[in-house]
Amino acid sequence: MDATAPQSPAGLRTTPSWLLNQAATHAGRLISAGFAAHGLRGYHYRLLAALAESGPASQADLGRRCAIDRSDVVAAVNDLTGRGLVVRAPDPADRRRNVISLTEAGTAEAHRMADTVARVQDDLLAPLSSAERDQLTRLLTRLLEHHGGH
Amino acid sequence: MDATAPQSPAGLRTTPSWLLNQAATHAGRLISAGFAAHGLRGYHYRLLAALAESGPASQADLGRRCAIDRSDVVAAVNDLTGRGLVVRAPDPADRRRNVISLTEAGTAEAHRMADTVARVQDDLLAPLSSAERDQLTRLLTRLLEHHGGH
DNA sequence: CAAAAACGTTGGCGTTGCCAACGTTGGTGG
DNA sequence: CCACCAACGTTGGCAACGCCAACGTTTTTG
Repeated sequence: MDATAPQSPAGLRTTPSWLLNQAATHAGRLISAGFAAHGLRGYHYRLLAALAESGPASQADLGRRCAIDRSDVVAAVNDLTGRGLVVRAPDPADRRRNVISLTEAGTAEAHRMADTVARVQDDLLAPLSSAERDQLTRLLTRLLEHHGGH
Repeated sequence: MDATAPQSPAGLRTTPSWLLNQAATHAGRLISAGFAAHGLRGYHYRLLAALAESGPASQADLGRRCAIDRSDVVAAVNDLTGRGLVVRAPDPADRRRNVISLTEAGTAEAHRMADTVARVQDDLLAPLSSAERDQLTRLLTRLLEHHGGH
């Protein structure tokens, strides 16, 4: 036993924003570890997932949907094109835009990463029952919808 | 109406780790905005809160309790001493250690920041009933306790 | 047709979370 | 007692995210 074990201050331990921060940090560690096997990071997955779900899109559109700044989309798309997962082509209908499309390899990688993400969710939510997982999801969703739900 | 409004990909929108990340990011924005009025940041508050709650402690202890890396504690304590909120003194009982103590100004600032944090919680949890706030807190606490409970 | 807006791009900044290395000090086993 | 290992504070560095300002180009608005 270790009666002098360091404890988080109660003032933090019971603060929702602290709990959210810690839980998200932990989830981030799991996600990062999962993505490391793919040699990609969070930004890359968000973009691949958006493209897999809704088809080709402009960089600005992707940025809005994935909550990634325009400038960061540029870099992430550069990475993805470099890996042959995505193609960047000028939009003939609007020459300000680039149209980003998944390649076949990109589609496959998007699926593989989605599997990884699903496994991580199971890890993360292991201590919660199915009903509790739904509850957590609902509470967080309502929180986000309330705050400038986008 | 805006039928073409950009939507987060469903693959993200329904993923708990994504929801956690977004909620924590939002909470972080609110917290940062609140702390900006004090001219301090998250690390500083964690340390002040731990000191206010449990009294003087070594830097290593603070780091463990606040989940801050030793090297980051050094910098944050430097900032706090520079502002006269904290005092760093060698521990006569163990000359490896520094004992960090709150000054009077530090105690007062810790209280003020705690008030700020409390206000932010109300903002953050506005859409949830009291029972729902407890539920969210319990779910997150269980999640954290399960994963290397600390 | 002029002004405003959107787009992609470059370059930069700050916070948070890490890790490696070093010298110093304390504890432990031989 | 002494050699070894652990803990501490410190420096310096790195990666991921999130964000912002500015610029030139193109499109849309008034």
